[in-house]
Amino acid sequence: MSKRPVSLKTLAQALNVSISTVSRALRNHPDIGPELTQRVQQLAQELHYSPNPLAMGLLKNATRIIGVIVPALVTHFFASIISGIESVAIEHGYYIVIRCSYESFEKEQECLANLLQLRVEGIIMCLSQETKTYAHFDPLLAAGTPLVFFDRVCRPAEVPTVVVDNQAAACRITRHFAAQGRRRIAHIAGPAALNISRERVAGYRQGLAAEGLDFDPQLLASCNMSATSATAATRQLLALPAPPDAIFGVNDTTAFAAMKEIRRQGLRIPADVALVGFTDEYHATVVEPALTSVMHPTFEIGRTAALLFLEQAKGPVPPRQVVLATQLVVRESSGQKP
Amino acid sequence: MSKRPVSLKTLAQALNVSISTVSRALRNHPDIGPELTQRVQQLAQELHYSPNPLAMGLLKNATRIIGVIVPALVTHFFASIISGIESVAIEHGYYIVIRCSYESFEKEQECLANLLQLRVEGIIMCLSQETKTYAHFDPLLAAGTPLVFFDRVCRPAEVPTVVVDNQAAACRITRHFAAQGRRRIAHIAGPAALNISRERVAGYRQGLAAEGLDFDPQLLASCNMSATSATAATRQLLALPAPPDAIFGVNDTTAFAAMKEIRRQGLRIPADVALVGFTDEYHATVVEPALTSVMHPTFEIGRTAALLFLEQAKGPVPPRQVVLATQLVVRESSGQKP
DNA sequence: TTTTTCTCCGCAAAGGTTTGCGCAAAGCTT
DNA sequence: AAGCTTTGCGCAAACCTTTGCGGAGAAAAA
Repeated sequence: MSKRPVSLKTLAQALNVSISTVSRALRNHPDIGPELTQRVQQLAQELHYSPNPLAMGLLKNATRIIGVIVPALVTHFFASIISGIESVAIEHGYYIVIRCSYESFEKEQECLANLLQLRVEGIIMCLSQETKTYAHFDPLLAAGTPLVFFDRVCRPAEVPTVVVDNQAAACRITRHFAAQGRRRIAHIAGPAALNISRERVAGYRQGLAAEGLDFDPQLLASCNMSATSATAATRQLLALPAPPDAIFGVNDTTAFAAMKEIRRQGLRIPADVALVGFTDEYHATVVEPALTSVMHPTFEIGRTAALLFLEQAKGPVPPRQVVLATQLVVRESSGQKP
Repeated sequence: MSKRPVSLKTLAQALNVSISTVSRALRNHPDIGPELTQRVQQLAQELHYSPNPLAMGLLKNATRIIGVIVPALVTHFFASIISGIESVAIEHGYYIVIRCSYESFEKEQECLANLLQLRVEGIIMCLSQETKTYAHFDPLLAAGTPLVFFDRVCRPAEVPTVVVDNQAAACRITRHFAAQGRRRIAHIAGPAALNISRERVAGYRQGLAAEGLDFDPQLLASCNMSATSATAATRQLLALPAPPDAIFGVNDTTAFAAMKEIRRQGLRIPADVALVGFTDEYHATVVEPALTSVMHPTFEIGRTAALLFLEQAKGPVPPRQVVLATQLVVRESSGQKP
């Protein structure tokens, strides 16, 4: 389509020397005389020569492209993580190609295959909600292709991961509720296949135990992390004979949905029901009442994942499991029980 | 680093035929006998052969990669647009590489140069806030490299663009305010270099005129679209001897900041000051009161931009200017004046 | 039987880059 | 002056793919 860009050949012909000489001159090879080196470099400047990454890729078997697969793009959480990945990638001369699995197992496999066809040097990804089997990563592992999981992970013995301290955070939330005088603390959990769901439930129960509160299965609702299913879960909780006086959602989307439903039923937050989210989407601060939430170091998660990729890309190293700390940001939605 | 993937050579050696024969067999060339064709294709299947895009790229001078530059990633608006671009790209066998200009002119140029080095087939982008000169696009135009602008645009005579009906929408907002009994309608505008800012101001003034209201320069504040500068602008407006009874922000971030500041000053929304945003970030529905805003067809903007790229990529065609319709979503924040 | 026509496949070049090796001319040593 | 080491550059292969052309063998025609 468009004209071919200037190549070594272009320069070589213009200067009446061989391609290899030009190549060497540009890399300041001692074999090339200083005068010629100078001339070559100057012409390269003038003609805005830049090495063809396709040719280099072919030669070195390295595209300098990282494939990134996220379950969703249009969320503060993933966008921010991608931003973190991008920043590290750029610093190290890598590009990132993003693909979205839309929380579908099938699409996740498609994306994976698709990116491998592109010959990405590795994959950084977050599992889809539907992903319950992990055999589709076998080929990568076998081929030694760098792979990094973040947030939702699997096969930690083989694949480096970066996650947050989900259980500790959930425990902290539960105890925070208790400290505010809440006794019937509910949790809207996510899909059980996801480590984040399981860990947060574990933290929830740990927190209950630490506060001497009994675990009531009725207070453990679950959803698929969509707003509608979270609304349904909230409705179910509020319809209980003994409804909860505190709810924490598996993420902020869930909490927002719960907030709407609670208000729709004419209940007050936090007077009647305290509420806490997870993931700290940007707008947690803007809702009324402001939402107490667990702040994820999203940008840092992205950066760390990218750094783990770089580690793997250098050579096979044992997979590291990085756990990043979260922070419970207390706002109005989890105020003292009157 | 990792082992080389299976190539035509691998297949050729395994089957003891030449590389060209394998290549032809895979593409069902009539020159190759049916029996051999069958054997080649079967082995290719078994070994999961897929053509090397680098080699193809070199040969065809086409990487099938689209470069995308956005001023920011971590917003509903841009994330959703990127999602739209990605969906079309995938459908047509393209990949997208995303770069972020962070609203900086300098970084915008870096990203551009960086993506061109990667030999992307074209660029889809949104101008940074700082971008006031447009000469850095000359090389692309000269080389015939496909280029598409969305939302914030320039050089519309030469470059295809996809924008929304900013002026009409701003006019609609202003008249909506008037219909709710507002008389002192303020606007917090964005940087004047941006078409979106100028068009929205024009719509604002058009709306005032249509309603027989005088334009008061004091009611036209401006900001750089950041929350802090929007807060300052709001403070300035509210400090006026005759403060506004309605404000519309150039986007939702601005409106959210205004909302906080208005409440901080003890004023009620919409009783004292009505408020309208622009861009309809997801959380507009979740704030209290829910924010009236102009809904952008973000996903569609992305899809359209990608389609315009495909048009250009096919061959040089005159640049089209696509204008997408927005929708004013009336919620509580712009209720009737008491 | 000889010539012609197919059928089926391989050679080689091109695209851009790096790099081991070879080779000529110049400078150096005795 | 003859042999030696440098110095400075080009050749060619490799990475992977497509494709025009040529060529060997077999089948068909004369």
